[in-house]
Amino acid sequence: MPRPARVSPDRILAAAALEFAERGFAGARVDRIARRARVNKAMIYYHFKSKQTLYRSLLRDLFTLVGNRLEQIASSDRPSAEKIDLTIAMFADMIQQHAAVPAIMLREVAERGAHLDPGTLTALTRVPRLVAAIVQEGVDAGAFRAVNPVFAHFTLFAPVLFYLAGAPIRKEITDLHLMNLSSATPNDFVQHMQETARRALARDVPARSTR
Amino acid sequence: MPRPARVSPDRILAAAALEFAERGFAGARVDRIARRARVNKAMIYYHFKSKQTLYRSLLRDLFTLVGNRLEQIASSDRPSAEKIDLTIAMFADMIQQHAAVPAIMLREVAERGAHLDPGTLTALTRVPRLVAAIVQEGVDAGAFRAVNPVFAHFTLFAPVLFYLAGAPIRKEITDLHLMNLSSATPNDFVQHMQETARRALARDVPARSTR
DNA sequence: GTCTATACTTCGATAGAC
DNA sequence: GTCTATCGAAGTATAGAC
Repeated sequence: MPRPARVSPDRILAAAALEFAERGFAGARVDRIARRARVNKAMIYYHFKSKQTLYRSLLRDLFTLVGNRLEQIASSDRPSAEKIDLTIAMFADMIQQHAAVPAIMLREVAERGAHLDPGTLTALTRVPRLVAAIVQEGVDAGAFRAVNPVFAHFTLFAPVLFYLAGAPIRKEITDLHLMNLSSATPNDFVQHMQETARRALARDVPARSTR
Repeated sequence: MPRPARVSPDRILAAAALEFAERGFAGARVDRIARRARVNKAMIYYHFKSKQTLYRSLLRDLFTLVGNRLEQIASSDRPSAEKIDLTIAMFADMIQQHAAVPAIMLREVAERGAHLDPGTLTALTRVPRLVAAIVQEGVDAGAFRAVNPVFAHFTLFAPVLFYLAGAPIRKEITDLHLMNLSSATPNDFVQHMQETARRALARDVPARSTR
């Protein structure tokens, strides 16, 4: 097996992730991706058919990665509440490892999925499907209150995505002394979200003075 | 006062909101904005100096609008928990009225605030500042548990933004029969978020089996 | 204030040698 | 598999008449 064959495609994908995250699909420049990957621009068109094909390959790889890790958590035999904690932590960890993920996902939602083909959408859909399954399992077992599992998925993921993606803009606001938004660590926020999720999903009513 | 003078700039801003929301800053085409606003392209450069100036004017107007409505809520004499409910509902309503808002905000976060000048950032910062003030007030009054007010801001807003912005991509997933993500109404989600916020912020511990 | 015409630039993509 | 050179299409912005 000629092992080193994928060195070039892999470097291109890594460079593309950074470029697409920073500039979006329309703003990304194939020239820049080539420079960042230290390959010739023509090599990109040799390995991938077009800018769009490259983009789709990248997204499918990323979604598959998240889906695989989520599947491990979902199929484990831990209590539902713990699976939620693990899911939040996994997602935050994934973002630390692949810093390009949040920006790309934010952009793709804003783009209305314009660049996604059915194959990529299928890889993407595994994520809400698995999260919803974890939540539903907890509801069925009586551990969680009766929530819409899809709603729960958005409630858990969106803040993590948004908060971690927003670090640069928060830093700018902080540097301009408009407001101090940069004193907490990513891990602080993960813990906050785990606590929030626990309370939001818990079956028992929190306060009695609700009325 | 020559009142009708702003007809053209206003139409341009409205058209720009749609175009920037759909395509992002890099993907937006000044030609298309001109066509959508039914003005000549040169008029855009006459009223606004450049594509970037147009974009900034638009964002500043939008942020100011949200800030003003938020200020009304914050300065009212309602209980803190009710202010949170109103904030979530107001934000969702704002998005219904100005459908371009969520996509633009998602994109701008992903862009790391690349197109924002200090003036626009100042208008933007009013929003987290006011939300944090509402939360802090509730904490001080003993109505809320001791949460980081900035974290709370992200926990409340991000899901609404993300869910409403994600409607088109969810519809595509539903249409391809990959998963049914389109059965709920926006208002269902608002109520889910209000319930979630109430539980997440409530001072009393929900369950006793937390251990 | 409004329009036409166009200068200037950038970018995606390919041809073709090695 | 890798490189150089370049084509052709868009796109931002402006000049200048009305």
